[in-house]
Amino acid sequence: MNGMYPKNGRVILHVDMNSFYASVEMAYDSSLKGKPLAIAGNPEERKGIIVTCSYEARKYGVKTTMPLWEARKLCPELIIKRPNFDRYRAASAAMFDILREYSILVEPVSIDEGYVDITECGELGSPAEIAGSMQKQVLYQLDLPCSIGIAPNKFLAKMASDMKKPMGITILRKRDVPTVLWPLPVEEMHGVGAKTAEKLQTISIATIEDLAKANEIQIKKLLGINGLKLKERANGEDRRKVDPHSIYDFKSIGNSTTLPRDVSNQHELFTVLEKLSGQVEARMKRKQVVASSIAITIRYKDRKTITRNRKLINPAGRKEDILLEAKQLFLKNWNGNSVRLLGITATGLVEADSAIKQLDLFTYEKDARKEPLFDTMSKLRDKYGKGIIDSAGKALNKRENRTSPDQDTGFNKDFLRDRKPEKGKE
DNA sequence: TCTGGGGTCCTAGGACCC
DNA sequence: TCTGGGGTCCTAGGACCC
Repeated sequence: MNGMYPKNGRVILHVDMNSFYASVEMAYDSSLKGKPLAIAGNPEERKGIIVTCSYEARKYGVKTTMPLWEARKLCPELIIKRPNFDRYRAASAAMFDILREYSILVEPVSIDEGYVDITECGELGSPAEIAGSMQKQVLYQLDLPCSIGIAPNKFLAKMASDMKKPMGITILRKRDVPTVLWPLPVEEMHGVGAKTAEKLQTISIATIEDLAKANEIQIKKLLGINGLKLKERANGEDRRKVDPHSIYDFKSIGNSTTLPRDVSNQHELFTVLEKLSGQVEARMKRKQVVASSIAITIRYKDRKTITRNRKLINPAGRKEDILLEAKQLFLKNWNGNSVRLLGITATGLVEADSAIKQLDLFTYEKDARKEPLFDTMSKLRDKYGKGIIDSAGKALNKRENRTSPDQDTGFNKDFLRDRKPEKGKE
């Protein structure tokens, strides 16, 4: 295990885009630059919360997840834009493409952040030089600011990228941990949220140092196995590898929506489920997967939320099959009260082609004597839909072949054409 | 007339099997 | 005959993150 790494350890970068959605909007419309800008949903549809805001808006106290009316009160001149996710995905893909020019070991963790292992990139310069060059390239080519953390592992790199914003570069060595990390309140640690901080308080753990020195038995009793992991991290230890493959191992695809008003009419709710099924189907088709389980989420008027999940006998990929299952789950579990939010999630995802092959074998074996293969194929078509059967035929058997981390919406080439200077690479 | 939508991982209990 | 224990699968919920 240890021999996999060079003697002097790894060099990991964490690249974190600064107020990403707001910055992308500013890159598109430079008249927005320097102004308090917030990206938020439509309050008419009860979705009026701040998703991201510019640093200028933050100066007024505007924060993520804040209701719009509250943000407006704090900053009357706040400019508000609806999110444009296609645009953000395109910018994200372009950003990760830049990172991959430095190292193939790029692991996106979300639309606006990722890790890069540059241990083997010595010929490109020192870690600080590489980070500086990356940061400049993202700024010049995409007009987007980012902060970068440099450290011997993922956790420290993540903590480091948080320390200087916007446009910071921070080196966090293992030996810096006691002076730089330990004085911080424990809830600033990645992985420690409100609930965990509350629990830790009961055993008088307030800072990262307290956690680093905590009694193992006690911490395990309080937080389970996760507590031991957190203690390790607080000591600056983290052996997780940068895995460029992890984005292809997505586990679920779900769509949910908060209704513009609370609804208790069953027919109306079924209409919502139908729309959600279509959205989930479309995304599953693009990723060429089928689901072995379907789950629904119901949030009631009082915000009490339940999820109900059922494993299917045969994997489903078609809208009709997803919808049928969702409706059944809904009818079985809905208490009749007004509903605020509905969601459908496909889980237990398997590649469509492999699922079909398995079913094909099974069906053929079982029914071989009774019906010709042609009928078997018709049944499969009926079960999975022509589109999936056809695409299965020419399916990219290996997900490795896919180039873009998120092909949900495809690549917006206009973005690059507008942004990339003529004298870029290639 | 507060509190979106997309995820991941972990835990815990019950069913079931040996 | 009165009571063990391990392992796996399934489901629901919670914590956390961006």
